[in-house]
Amino acid sequence: MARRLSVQPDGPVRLAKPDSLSERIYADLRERLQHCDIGPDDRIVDTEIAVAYGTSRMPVREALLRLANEGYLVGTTRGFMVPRLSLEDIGDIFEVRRLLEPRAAANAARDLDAQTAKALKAAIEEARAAARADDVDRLIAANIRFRAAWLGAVRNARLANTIARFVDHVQTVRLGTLRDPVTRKVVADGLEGLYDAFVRRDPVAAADRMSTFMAAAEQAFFSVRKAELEREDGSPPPSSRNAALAEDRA
Amino acid sequence: MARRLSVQPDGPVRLAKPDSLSERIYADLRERLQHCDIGPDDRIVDTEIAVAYGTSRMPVREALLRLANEGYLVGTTRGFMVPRLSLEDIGDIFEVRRLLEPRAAANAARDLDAQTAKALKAAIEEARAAARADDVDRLIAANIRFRAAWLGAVRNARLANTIARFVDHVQTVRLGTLRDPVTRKVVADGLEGLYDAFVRRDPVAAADRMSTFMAAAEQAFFSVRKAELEREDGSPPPSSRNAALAEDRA
DNA sequence: AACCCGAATACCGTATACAGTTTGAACCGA
DNA sequence: TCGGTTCAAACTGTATACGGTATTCGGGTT
Repeated sequence: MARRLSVQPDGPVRLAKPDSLSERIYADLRERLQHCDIGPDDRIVDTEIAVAYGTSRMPVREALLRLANEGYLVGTTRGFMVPRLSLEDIGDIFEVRRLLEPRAAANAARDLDAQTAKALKAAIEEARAAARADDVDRLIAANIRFRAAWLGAVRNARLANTIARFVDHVQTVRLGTLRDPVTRKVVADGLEGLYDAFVRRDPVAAADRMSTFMAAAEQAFFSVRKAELEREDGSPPPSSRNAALAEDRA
Repeated sequence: MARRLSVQPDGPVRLAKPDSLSERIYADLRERLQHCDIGPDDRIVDTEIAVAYGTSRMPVREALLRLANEGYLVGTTRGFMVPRLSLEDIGDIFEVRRLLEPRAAANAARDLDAQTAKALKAAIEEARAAARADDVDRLIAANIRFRAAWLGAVRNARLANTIARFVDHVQTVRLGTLRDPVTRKVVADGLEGLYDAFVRRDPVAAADRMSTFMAAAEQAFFSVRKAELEREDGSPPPSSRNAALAEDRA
């Protein structure tokens, strides 16, 4: 129970004092990354951000290192950047998401409480309104809220956090996907189907719909990113960040 | 290919200069955590480690924060500790592992190259030797090598790293499990079965055997940890660190 | 005009310093 | 002997400082 409560508010791990400067800056930057307020073309340098927050480099540096460690940023020799995802990256991320999210959705459907149901309802209504208004930014925000809501019902915090992180990583591309009206329809339908399964507390349906939604999303992300890359035709960035993101274990 | 190469050596993300002090200290501490050289009873304080390495607090602090962020450590008000896993924690970790590892093993079996096969062979022979000699430490080391080897054949770096992290988290308990002769037999058999599937490059068998191995392992870990907790009878630590590890997303 | 080379610059990693806060313990009273 | 109070030590988080390195820009050469 204490666990559930602390899952609600926001960031991954509360490493130390929750109200420390590093924590606040981290949370702030992460939110901006989720909403694509910071894009792959912005150079991110600690000194710069430090003056913006009126602090020294250290807390900013800690926040940036943490974001880089979590895959939100990649470190270059000169500052940080939002990674430009290759098609392989997208495939990799979705391979993990396909494995995790259907099960997580089933768990959420099983354990859904009234409060979460309410949050889910608010999110889907916001999404509908945004769709009617053709407001992409608002649709993104509603999407984030919807996801946060159902992930909040997942009791397994490690599972939920892992999912959240990988979803965030493809967020950059999502902005592109939601510009396309067809994709927007796919997302809207997927959300409705999921919402239905959740409120009916039907784990099987939730898992199934998450699976199909997942497949559609991967397709959409993939083709949007492919078009983006082809528009840049040459091939300046596509492979560079691959090495930087490559990870390993002992 | 550049990707495969950089997957080989060791740590999660190369945030900056690969040979920086923070990196080295991080890698060093992580390895010691993997091998249970640092246990749940040790208090971990940056100043202390700093003098041991002959550096200032800063690089150590960065390494510790990173380990905490990855779940290897938990921050207390006074230094860091290795988390004492509750039974729920173990259940949570294995829920994720059950979802990811069978698929990853299948991929590894499909993509296995000669070099990895050799590493795998060396690891399993080491494990056999360790089992014959009843050398628990050596068996642990062989286990780690075996896992590192097959994970090295997983092309999807994000998948492989996620798995590696969660496996490491239950490492503390593994020391306890391998003390039990029955469990040792289970592990030995599981490893043999996996090895067989890998060298036959049979993805289906690899996935199946990983699934059954996973179930057996969870059972073993669970009962060992339960016995440990009951031996401590009262209930001083079991819930405390739960809150500290609780994570969330916005 | 293109290229190469060197100096200035920008940024990173680490060290040192300091203030705030928590912990543990000694000390005192019952 | 035990419980409460105060004080010192310990540890964290942030600031500032400094050396090293890589990048970039300007000047000189072919």
